[in-house]
Amino acid sequence: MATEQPRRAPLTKEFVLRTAVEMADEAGTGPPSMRKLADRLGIEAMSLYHHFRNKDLILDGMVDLVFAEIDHPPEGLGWQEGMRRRATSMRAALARHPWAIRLLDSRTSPGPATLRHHDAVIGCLRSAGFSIAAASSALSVLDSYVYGFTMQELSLPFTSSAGLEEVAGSIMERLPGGDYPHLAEMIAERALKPGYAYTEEFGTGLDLILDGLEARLPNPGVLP
Amino acid sequence: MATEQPRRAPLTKEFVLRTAVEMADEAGTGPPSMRKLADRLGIEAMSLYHHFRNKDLILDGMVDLVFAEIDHPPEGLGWQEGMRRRATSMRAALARHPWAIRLLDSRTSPGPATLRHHDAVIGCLRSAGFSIAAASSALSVLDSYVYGFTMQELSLPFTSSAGLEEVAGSIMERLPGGDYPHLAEMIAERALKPGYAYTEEFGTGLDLILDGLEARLPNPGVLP
DNA sequence: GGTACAACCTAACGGTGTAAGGTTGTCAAG
DNA sequence: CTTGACAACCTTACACCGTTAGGTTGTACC
Repeated sequence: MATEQPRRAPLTKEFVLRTAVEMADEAGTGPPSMRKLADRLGIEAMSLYHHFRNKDLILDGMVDLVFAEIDHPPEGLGWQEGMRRRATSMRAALARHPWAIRLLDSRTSPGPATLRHHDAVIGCLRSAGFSIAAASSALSVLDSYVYGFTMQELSLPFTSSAGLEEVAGSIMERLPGGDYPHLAEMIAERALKPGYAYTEEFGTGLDLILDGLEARLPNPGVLP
Repeated sequence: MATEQPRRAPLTKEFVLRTAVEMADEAGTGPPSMRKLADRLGIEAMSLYHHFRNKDLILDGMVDLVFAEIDHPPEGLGWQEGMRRRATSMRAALARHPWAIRLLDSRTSPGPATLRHHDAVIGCLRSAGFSIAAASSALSVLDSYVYGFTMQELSLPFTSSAGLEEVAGSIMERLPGGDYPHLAEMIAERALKPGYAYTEEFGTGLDLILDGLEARLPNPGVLP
């Protein structure tokens, strides 16, 4: 009766979450369902509830894994370079896991990696001379920009610049007569030009914001 | 056999979409299911497919209704004030319909109101003297900011400043020992101060971006 | 009077998250 | 060596979801 197969090592939350992230990355369709995730893990769907009270906690964990991928730049680079690297790394992490940005606005309890990241950002600003109020504003505008940019980038319906022409073309067709002339001009003269990549706009806007913040420091250019 | 009840006027797409938006606003849970929407309209779920090929088209329409709420400021205000009003109105529209921001990154075919809004924004920038490339960058950074800010604003787990204390308090508890000192300081010294409202940060960041764009104009301060 | 069509309905399928409760293997205390 | 607690996993079932396939019905035009 007792088939003595060596019991497989029990699952860990960590492993479940990594598998879920892996599956979300593969299928472009976002986080896996409980059944599909369980399948991949070799267990039944309901067994997942032994490790996580509900699916929201799995999603929370997945988001925190993405935040854990954000690099922490070395100290002593100056606050502008520090913030630039963090923002760039964050955009890259969100772009590697396109499903994550959709989850961000429904998560309410941040994980340790998320808290750590925010703490580091605030610390960087504070030690550059920003007051609490100023650091709070700076944090808001920087995070907003990174989130919003990534959102737009990922909602573009193409990846290659080959697919771009097709999509933009079909939009252009739908623009009736002379409506939306400025939009049409921008698509024709900019988006359809060979070599245009929206992602490259990221640095432009980021620099604009960083410069603006610098100008609002009590003593711009004084601290490292 | 033939019960001669006066046949109710047939539904229009317009009315279906307005009802869907209404229901999404009431229930905080996002767009209604096909069955619930049909229920409210007094028809069966499948009858909706006579008017819309699938649910995505309903979601597209709902998003476009939100964009239609964005005010078009009068001409001649100067490009900064024009952009400020559009951005402010857009944030307000997205905040009135918290479910909309979640839909934005999954829609790929923009409706007429959406196209009209983008066209107007580009037109405003172009006539202020921005080149196509500069207008494209400006559009990117402004939209990113508005989207990102709204996303953060709406993901805050409280609405009243009364609920804020509770939530922030429970977060503070979870911050173990001396981890996240900067984050703790900011919550204590800023978010928990009476009268703090995150929404008010919107103008600060917006002005920063608008000033930065002004400085990148060929002849800053020359055009109206 | 026939037929074409818009508007709506019925039944069903495969998918979802999860409540409720059962089984099994391991391990420490009596 | 037995007993019982417990972690890890399973079975069944429910209510919900979007959507396919194929009706039915009332009206309007030739």
